[in-house]
Amino acid sequence: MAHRATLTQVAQRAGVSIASASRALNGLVASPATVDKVRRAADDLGYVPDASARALKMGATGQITFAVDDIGNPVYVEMMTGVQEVVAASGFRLQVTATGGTRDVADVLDLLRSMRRGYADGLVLSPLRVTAELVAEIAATPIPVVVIGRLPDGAGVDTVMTDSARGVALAVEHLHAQGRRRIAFLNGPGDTTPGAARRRGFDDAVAHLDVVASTHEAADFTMAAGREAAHRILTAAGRPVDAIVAANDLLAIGALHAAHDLGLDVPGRLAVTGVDDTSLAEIVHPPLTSVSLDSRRRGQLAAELLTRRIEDPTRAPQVLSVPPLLHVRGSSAPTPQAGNR
Amino acid sequence: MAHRATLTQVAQRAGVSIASASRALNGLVASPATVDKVRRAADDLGYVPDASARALKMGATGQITFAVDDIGNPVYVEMMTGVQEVVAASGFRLQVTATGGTRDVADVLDLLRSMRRGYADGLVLSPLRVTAELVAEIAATPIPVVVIGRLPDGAGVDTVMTDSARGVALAVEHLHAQGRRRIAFLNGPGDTTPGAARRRGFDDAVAHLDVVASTHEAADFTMAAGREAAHRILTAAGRPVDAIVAANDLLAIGALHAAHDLGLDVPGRLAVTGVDDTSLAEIVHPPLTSVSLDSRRRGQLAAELLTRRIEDPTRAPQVLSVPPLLHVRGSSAPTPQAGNR
DNA sequence: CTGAAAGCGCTAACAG
DNA sequence: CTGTTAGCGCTTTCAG
Repeated sequence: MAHRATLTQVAQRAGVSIASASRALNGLVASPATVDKVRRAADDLGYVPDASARALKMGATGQITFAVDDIGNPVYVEMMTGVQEVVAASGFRLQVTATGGTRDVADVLDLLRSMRRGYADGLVLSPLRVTAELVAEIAATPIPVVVIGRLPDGAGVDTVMTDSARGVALAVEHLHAQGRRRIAFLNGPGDTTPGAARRRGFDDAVAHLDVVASTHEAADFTMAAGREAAHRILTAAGRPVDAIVAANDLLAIGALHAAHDLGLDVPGRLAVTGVDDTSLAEIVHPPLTSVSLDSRRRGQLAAELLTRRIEDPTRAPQVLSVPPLLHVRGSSAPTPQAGNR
Repeated sequence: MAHRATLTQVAQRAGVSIASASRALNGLVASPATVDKVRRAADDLGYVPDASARALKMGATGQITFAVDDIGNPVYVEMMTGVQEVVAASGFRLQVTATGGTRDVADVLDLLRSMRRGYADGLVLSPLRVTAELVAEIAATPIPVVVIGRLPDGAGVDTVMTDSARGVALAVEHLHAQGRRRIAFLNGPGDTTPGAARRRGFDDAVAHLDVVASTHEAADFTMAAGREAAHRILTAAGRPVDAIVAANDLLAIGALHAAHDLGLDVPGRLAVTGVDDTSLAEIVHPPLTSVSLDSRRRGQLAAELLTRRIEDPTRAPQVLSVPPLLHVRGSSAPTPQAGNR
């Protein structure tokens, strides 16, 4: 810990007015001699401009906030990477806030309200649940907000979405092509935005396919919840399923564990697919087939929308979309030695 | 996006002076009637105090920064959880900054310099590499800094450490007790603080044990680097190793993959252990034996040191330590069917 | 090119 | 209990 020098002290030491010192340091009009004196004084004193004072004066903080629900999910880490790349290039600092207490929607609302205090010049938000209250709160936020996810039509907010319904459909069609005919959908909470979209994708996909389909909900989008729900799916009475389509990688990995617990060979007896294509897909065994929603790209796009809107607050809100892409890996191989075990 | 009301406007609407408005809102002396009027006016206007103005006036931001090198590593996510718990309870907001560009030390130095601008009231830092420059920069930082890691003696900085050398020794002793006698140490970069400490732990442990030991360095503390280095270890000429002690979980999982690539049964032919006991340890198969360094606890302790120092900047610097704890899982089971395959 | 002065929004003496 | 006033550190007119 050390002390902080103020511009006044720098000016004094340089023997110029505080205004000249400011100009010299900011590269505005100033004679070379002044610039030199001031620079030297600033160096000597270890002067660094105060962020609060500057923010107060300028009405801008130079910071951008990225708010995530569950920082333990690699999806958000990837998004953050994308956001950071763009944001840093535009000269902003990125700060990350985890909203993910247990209070969920309430936490996000609190965050939005606190953003009104002017901590940052812009906000990237990826909410799990979208309520009317949330949309209203976004509208009432005095700084630009970009949402990664899906908002009601006409919300008038810059948005980056992805067609996760189509993504789930890709997984289903792939499994069908591999000969799977008894497919279970392992969803997270259906009242979340991704939960609803993915369910829709599953329903649509199985509607015009000759498969026996069922849908199940885990308590949340975590591995533990997925494992538990998958246990129920795999031990249910009747003919066993030969594929589980999970709504995200964490749930899928839970399913992989449940299969292992029950001695079911994957992919021999059961195929499993995830969504998000996180780094976890490659660390499990067998490697997980997963639908990439390109989180990093979504982060980049969101940050671009945000910086553009900060520059020009009047531009029309824009909605961008990133297409899903299926990555086939070992967990859904075409039943190599069918009926094994 | 909406507009922001100022205290002056609230005071005007309530028909009182700006000072009274401030007092009423902050719960200082004010007549009930005034409080009521001001509250109502503030609500009507959607008034929220401006963070920059308040920070400038008070000389404090109410924010705490947690700086991490690699936000993709679950260790830091857990630390963050711990920090957040304590920091929120003390009424601070937490902001996370990822320093982990490719420039490493330089990034951390930049961050420290930028902290001088007064973005936050305190900083929790977990640096991978500690240089004299870093220590100097910490000393020059005008806000309290707490380091999670290890600093040179007498650095005079609040620190939370863990005995990771002892942690590695625990792993080695465990493997020895299981009958493993040819043990390879899979380290990350040896010039990092954890790298150096863990290596020391390994060397000390094997010194008084009847084992054949070897040490290897991966390019960094990632799974990919671990896999690559483990490949080399496992395909080297001479008698094969029967255990790999990895310096963290990511490296250990890389080793697990390498073993799988080579068709080596774990734990039958090869035992593998990690360090950090992250959530990944339980998602891989076989589950990974790992030494817990209780990242969350370290985060909590660091945050406690920090809030205490913010309250009382004069207190003597303190060094806290969290003991390592071995979690035995499937990856190091006692050679169940020795000499299989 | 430079200095004096105003003021961003807020809190905290200080008088009344 | 309340209003007036002085700044926190900085940028930016506005005159010189």
